[in-house]
Amino acid sequence: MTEPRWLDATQQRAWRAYVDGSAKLTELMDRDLKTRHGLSVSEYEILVRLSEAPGRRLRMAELAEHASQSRSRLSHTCARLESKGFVQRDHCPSDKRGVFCNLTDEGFAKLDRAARDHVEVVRTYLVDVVSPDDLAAIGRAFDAVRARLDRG
Amino acid sequence: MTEPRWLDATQQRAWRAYVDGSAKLTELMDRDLKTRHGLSVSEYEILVRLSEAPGRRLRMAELAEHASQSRSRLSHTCARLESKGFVQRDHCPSDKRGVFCNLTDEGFAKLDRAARDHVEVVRTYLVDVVSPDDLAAIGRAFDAVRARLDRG
DNA sequence: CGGGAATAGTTTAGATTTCAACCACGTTGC
DNA sequence: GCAACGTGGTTGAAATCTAAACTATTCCCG
Repeated sequence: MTEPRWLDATQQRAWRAYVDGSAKLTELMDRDLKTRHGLSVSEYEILVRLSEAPGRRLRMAELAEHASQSRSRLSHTCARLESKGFVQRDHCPSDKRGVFCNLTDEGFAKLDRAARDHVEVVRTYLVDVVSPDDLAAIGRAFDAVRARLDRG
Repeated sequence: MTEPRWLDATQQRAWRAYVDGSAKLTELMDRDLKTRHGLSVSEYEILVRLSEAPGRRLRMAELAEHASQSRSRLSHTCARLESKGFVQRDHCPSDKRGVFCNLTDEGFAKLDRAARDHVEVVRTYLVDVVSPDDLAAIGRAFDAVRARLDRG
């Protein structure tokens, strides 16, 4: 086995800062959304994606892709969101296997309230503490990561 | 209630790219570590932090902080890692409430093997697809996030 | 010293997530 | 047509994670 190409000290520090900082940031946002609105980050994410979709509806597979969740997980989570009245699923007429997930008015209202608080957290702990250039760099970087992931 | 300070289009794009890209990146790393080495990312993280600690041992509370996990979760995960022989817990003589978590030789060997593959993934999907400047920006940015989180 | 508050860690129960199996429908090719 | 395979989505059981309660010890302060 050949020696792996370890990261150099600079790369290592950056990687670690990211791993650590992003984990703690996500944890904070999760707790904040949960205590103030009773939503987990992944539930919130589902509502966001639906709210942006045309007609506020999306096929389950697309929603899974947009929300970065497995289909199985999405099924379970949507079942919960549905029982709370925030989404509503129905069959796709053109493909009888398919299911549309619709954001209800109640779900949209819930999202609207949650988003107002959430954006404040995103600002306070990320946007406002990072220079515009560095934020732009993050955007570029993770766009590149996504593009790379979309290939093999 | 006053109108929230929404993100502008540029900030929004950067934030979204990060949320999406980092979620998918973590998921990939988790699956990779799991299939190739039977370790989740959070188990891996625990082994990493222990390996870097003096004497390859850390108090549970410190380990929880370093690995960005709740104490409860750490207890459960360490129990599992202990049953697999990768760590070994014992009591702290100076503080009888305390517990040291030790990395075993077997755990170190496991980590060593996993890290060789893991670094390759980190390179392939992040370090190698991002410019050095952008990587440095990520480091700066998340250092700032950590610093902000450490205050209230 | 003694009692209350804080800290370290574990445990239990309940919620969520993963994994594999599964059903239903659609697509392809013969 | 129809058999084999692929896709869309759900389900149930097992693994993991969270939240709250609990034990044990230490700290603080009168």
